[in-house]
Amino acid sequence: MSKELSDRKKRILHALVDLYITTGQPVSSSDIQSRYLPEVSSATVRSELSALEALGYIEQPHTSAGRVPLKDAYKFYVESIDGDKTNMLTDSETAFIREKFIHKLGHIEDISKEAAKVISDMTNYTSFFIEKTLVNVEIEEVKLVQLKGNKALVLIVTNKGVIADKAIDLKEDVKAEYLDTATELLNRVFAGRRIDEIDKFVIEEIDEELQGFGEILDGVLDILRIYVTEHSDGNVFVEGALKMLDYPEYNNVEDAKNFLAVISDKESMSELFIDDDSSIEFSVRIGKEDSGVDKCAIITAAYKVGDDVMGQAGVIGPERMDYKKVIGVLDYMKKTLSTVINNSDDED
Amino acid sequence: MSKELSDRKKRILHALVDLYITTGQPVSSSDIQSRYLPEVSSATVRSELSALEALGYIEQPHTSAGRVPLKDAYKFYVESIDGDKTNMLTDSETAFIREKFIHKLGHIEDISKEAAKVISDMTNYTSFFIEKTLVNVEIEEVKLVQLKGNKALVLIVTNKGVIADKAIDLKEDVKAEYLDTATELLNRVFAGRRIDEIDKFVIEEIDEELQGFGEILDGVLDILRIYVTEHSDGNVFVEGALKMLDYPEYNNVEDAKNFLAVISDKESMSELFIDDDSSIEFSVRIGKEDSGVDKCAIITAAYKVGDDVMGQAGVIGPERMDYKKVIGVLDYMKKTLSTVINNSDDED
DNA sequence: GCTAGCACTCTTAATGCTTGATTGCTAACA
DNA sequence: TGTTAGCAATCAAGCATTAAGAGTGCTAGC
Repeated sequence: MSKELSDRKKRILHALVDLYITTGQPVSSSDIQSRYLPEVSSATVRSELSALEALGYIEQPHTSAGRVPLKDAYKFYVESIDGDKTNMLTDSETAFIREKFIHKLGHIEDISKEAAKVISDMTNYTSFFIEKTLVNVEIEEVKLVQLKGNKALVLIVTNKGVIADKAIDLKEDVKAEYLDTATELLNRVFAGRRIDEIDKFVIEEIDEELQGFGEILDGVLDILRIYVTEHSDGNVFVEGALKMLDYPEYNNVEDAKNFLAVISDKESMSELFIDDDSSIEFSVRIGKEDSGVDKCAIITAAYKVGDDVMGQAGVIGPERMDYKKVIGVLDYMKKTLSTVINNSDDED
Repeated sequence: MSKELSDRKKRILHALVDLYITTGQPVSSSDIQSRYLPEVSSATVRSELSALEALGYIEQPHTSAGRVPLKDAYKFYVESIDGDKTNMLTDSETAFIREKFIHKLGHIEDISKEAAKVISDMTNYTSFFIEKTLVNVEIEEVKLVQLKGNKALVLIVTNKGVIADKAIDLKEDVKAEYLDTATELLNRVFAGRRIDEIDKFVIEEIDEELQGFGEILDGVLDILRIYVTEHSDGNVFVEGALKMLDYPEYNNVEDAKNFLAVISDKESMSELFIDDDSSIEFSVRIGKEDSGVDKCAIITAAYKVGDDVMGQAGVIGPERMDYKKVIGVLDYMKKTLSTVINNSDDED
C-alpha cells in the first residue's frame, strides 16, 4: 500500500501527521509547505493532499478546513518511526527509568505496578500492565500449620510466592503426626505441579492416596480454586486513567465515562488483549471500533524474562499521540525490566 | 433557626426541595402552588418565597428564574426526613439487601466490598466503605515455618486473619529446635498484643528476650511495619464511582476529573472522614467547600459490631439527592450487617 | 392578609451577517 | 508534464439582533 506512494507524498503525509499530533488542529496546505516543504508552493502541496485524500489516508472535516489524518496515515507514521528506534529518549529520561528500578527487589506485583506508573508518568497517557500470572506458577511445597483452636492453616508455597489465605477447621483434636502424614501425602500429589493443571491431575490421584484426609484435601482444593479464578485473567494494573480526560478527544462526559468503564474493568481490559500474539514485540492498534475504546490508539509491548512472557505493558491514548515517545519509553522499559528481574531472580 | 419558620413556610420549603430533587430545575411559585398548596394562590407563595430568600434558604439563579435550594434548605429537608425513618424502603428493597448477605460468611473485606456495592446499586450514587482495619487487630500467635532452601516463612495469626507475606533468609542450616525456640520467644513478646502498638512495646522487651534471634526478629518487625503502613489509613472501597457522571452537576469533564481524583485516592478519601465522630449514627454534610468534592452531599453511617466501630459506609452524590432513599438504605444496611457479622463471628 | 393583573427582567433559541481560513480550479509558465 | 499564481467558492465560527417565554415583584383592591 504505502510503497505506491511517491517520495514527496510520503514526506507530506509524515509532515501532516507530525503537525496534527502537535497542534491537534486540521493541517492546511500552507502549514505543511512553510514548515516542511519550502521548495515547492502550497498549491503543489494541495494537489498532493488531494491525491492522498483519494487514497484514503486523510480527510477534511469540512470544505474550508485543513486535512486530518485517518487510520492508515497513523499506521504509515508509526511504521516509519518504528524502523528507527534510535535516540527516542533523552539521557535524563532513560536515567529516570533506571533510577526507579535500581533498588526494586520486591514482589513481582510491585514491579509491575511501578512499571505502569513510570510509563504513565513519562508519557502522560493512561498506561497498563497485564501480568500473565498463571503461566509457570509451580507448587513447590504444601505445608499444614496447626493453629490454636483446632484449626490448621494451609500454606502453598509456589515459585512466585506463598498462598496463605485460609484456615480450615479440623475435627476435634488431631495429633501432630496426623498433620505430618497429611502434609507428606499432599506434597506427593501437589509438589512440582503447575497450578493451572490442578483440575486435571487431581481427579486421577485423589482416591488412591488421600483416603483419610478428605477434609483437608477439600480445603486445599478450595484454596487453589479460589486462587485460580482470582488470577486467571491476569492481574491488570492501570495507571493514570484520568489522564485521558486531559485530551480534547475525551472532552465530553459521555465518552469519558465509557472510556473509564472499560479501563477500570479488569475483565474488559483482559478481553482487549486476549487475541494478542505475545510473540510480537510491539503492537500498535489504532481505533479498534468495537471495543468501547474507539478513538484510542493502543500500543503494547510484550515483556519477557528469557522465553517466558511475563506480561504486556502498554499505553492507551488518543490516536493523536506522541508515538515516538511512547515507543521509546516502552522499549527502554523492556530492557530495564528484564535486567531488574534477572538480577532479583538471582538473589531471591 | 428553623423554629422561627411558620408552618406554611416549612411546607413551602419542603415542597421546593422535593420538587428540585426530582426535576433538577429551578422551582417556580406556581409549581409549588399547583402541586403542594392548591388552597392559596401563587402570589402568596411568591411572597413567602421572597421571605425565605431573605432568610438565606433559597436563591434565584437569575431574575426570571424560579428558586433553587441552598445548603440550609437541604439541611432543613434532611432533618425533617431523618426524624421519620419509617417505611423508607419497600419490602422488595429490604428483601434485596437481605438476600445479598444471607449466605455471606467470608472475609470481612468481602462483606465490606459487597456492602458498598449494594448501597451503590440501590441508590444509584457513588458509595464507599471505609474499614477501620487497625482497630482491635490483635496478634494471636506467631509461627515460623521452615521452607526449602534455608528460608523460613513468618506467619502472624491475628484475630482478623493471617499475615503471611514474606519469607526470610536464614544463615546456613538451622535446626528445627532453633526455630521452635525462636517461635516460643516471639510468642512471648507478641502474642496478645494489639498490632497498632508494636513500636511502643517492642523496644522495651527486645534486648531482654531475643538475644540470639536478631535476624528473625528483624524479619517479623519488617512484616508488621509494612502491614501497619499499608493498613493504617483503613481500607477504602469505592463503588459506582462513575455513576456520579450521570448527574448534570458533573456534566463537564473538568469537574468530573476532580471528583474522580478525590474518590479514587485512598488517602484523600480517608482525609474526608478523619474528623468524623464515629459515635454519631448518621452524618450528612452538604457542600464541603474545601474538599474537592464541593457540589456534593456526603451521607455517612457508622457501622458498629457491639461497641467496636467496624467502619463507615456512605454515599456521595449531588446535593440534589434522594435523601430519603439513601438514608433508608444505609439504615437498613446497618441492621443487616450487624446481624450478619454477629452470626459469622459465632461460626468462625 | 390574600389575590389578580400587569409591567419588568432575564434567559434561550433562532436568525442573519461578517470575517477568516482554506480549498479547488484554471490559466499561464518552465 | 509538472508547477505555480491568482481567484472564486465554501463553510465554520463569532457576533449582534430579535422574538418568545418564563417568572418575578409590585400595586391596588377585596
